[in-house]
Amino acid sequence: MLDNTDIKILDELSKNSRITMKELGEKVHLTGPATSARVEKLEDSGVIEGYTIKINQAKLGFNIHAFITIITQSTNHKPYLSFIKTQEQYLVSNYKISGDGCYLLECKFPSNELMNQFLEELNEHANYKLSIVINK
Amino acid sequence: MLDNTDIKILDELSKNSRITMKELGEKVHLTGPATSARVEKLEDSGVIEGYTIKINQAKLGFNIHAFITIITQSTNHKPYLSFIKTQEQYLVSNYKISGDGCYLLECKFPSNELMNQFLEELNEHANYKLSIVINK
DNA sequence: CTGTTTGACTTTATTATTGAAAGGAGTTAA
DNA sequence: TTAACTCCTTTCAATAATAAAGTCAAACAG
Repeated sequence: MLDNTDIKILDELSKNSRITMKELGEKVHLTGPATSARVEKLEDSGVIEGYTIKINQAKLGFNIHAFITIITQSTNHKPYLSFIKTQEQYLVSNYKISGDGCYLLECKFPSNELMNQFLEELNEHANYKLSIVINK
Repeated sequence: MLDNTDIKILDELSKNSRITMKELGEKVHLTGPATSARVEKLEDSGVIEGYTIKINQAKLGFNIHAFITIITQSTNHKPYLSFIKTQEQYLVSNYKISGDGCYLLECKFPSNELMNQFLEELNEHANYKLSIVINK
């Protein structure tokens, strides 16, 4: 399905998705159009889901990076799920997990105050365990 | 520091980082060169850390998405840290955290067998708690 | 009040890239 | 052998990026 050239293309696009097809072609020993055709195939097959940027969230003021394990008491998760939908400004991701807890939230907060407020509102719907990221 | 136009630029680039500067300019009501200058400023200031792609890892065979909380018994973390450096093919991220555990690992595995093997080797250096992602 | 500087933008013109079309080489199957 | 297919290259027209010059308004010093 994917050969070494495709893997190399994915690798290079991961490092710099704004590279020109011509330049990417040079890295994988193909011409621009050939490279472009391969990239289009990777898009169509769904291997490449999209092109995006890495944003330094700390520079936008979101300095606190937290993982929150959610334990819902109730069997009805809807109140919890609709609550987190209202908190998209903080949420990076919400994962349903097996193991310890029901969900794992990855969040970024600009201050302890706003995190505290979030946690208080969260507590109306579920219990949680908080882990703060110190370093990556 | 950042005005609404910059925020809009970041938003559009997050959705599609391969958009042309001309097209991006139309979305924020600027010309191509003006947009390009703003993007360059965002790069220089470090707000934009890089351009990348979203890869569907499941299509590459990495179907198992796991979060692993690490609890090291020993105060010397070096053996653990050098072990995970050898496992980069599975590791998405390693976070040092406060709270429950010392580290949080985010990993992707192609099979239960390989995950099991990873966990057995991991267990030589640290205890862990495993959470498997069921849905995002 | 006037003149200067600065920053952010537009316009213009050159250069580079993209994308479409045509064609070649190698592989497979009837 | 021939036809169909895939994957690539070459060519060229359309488009975008980039550099340079010019415009405009705000801030500020004399």
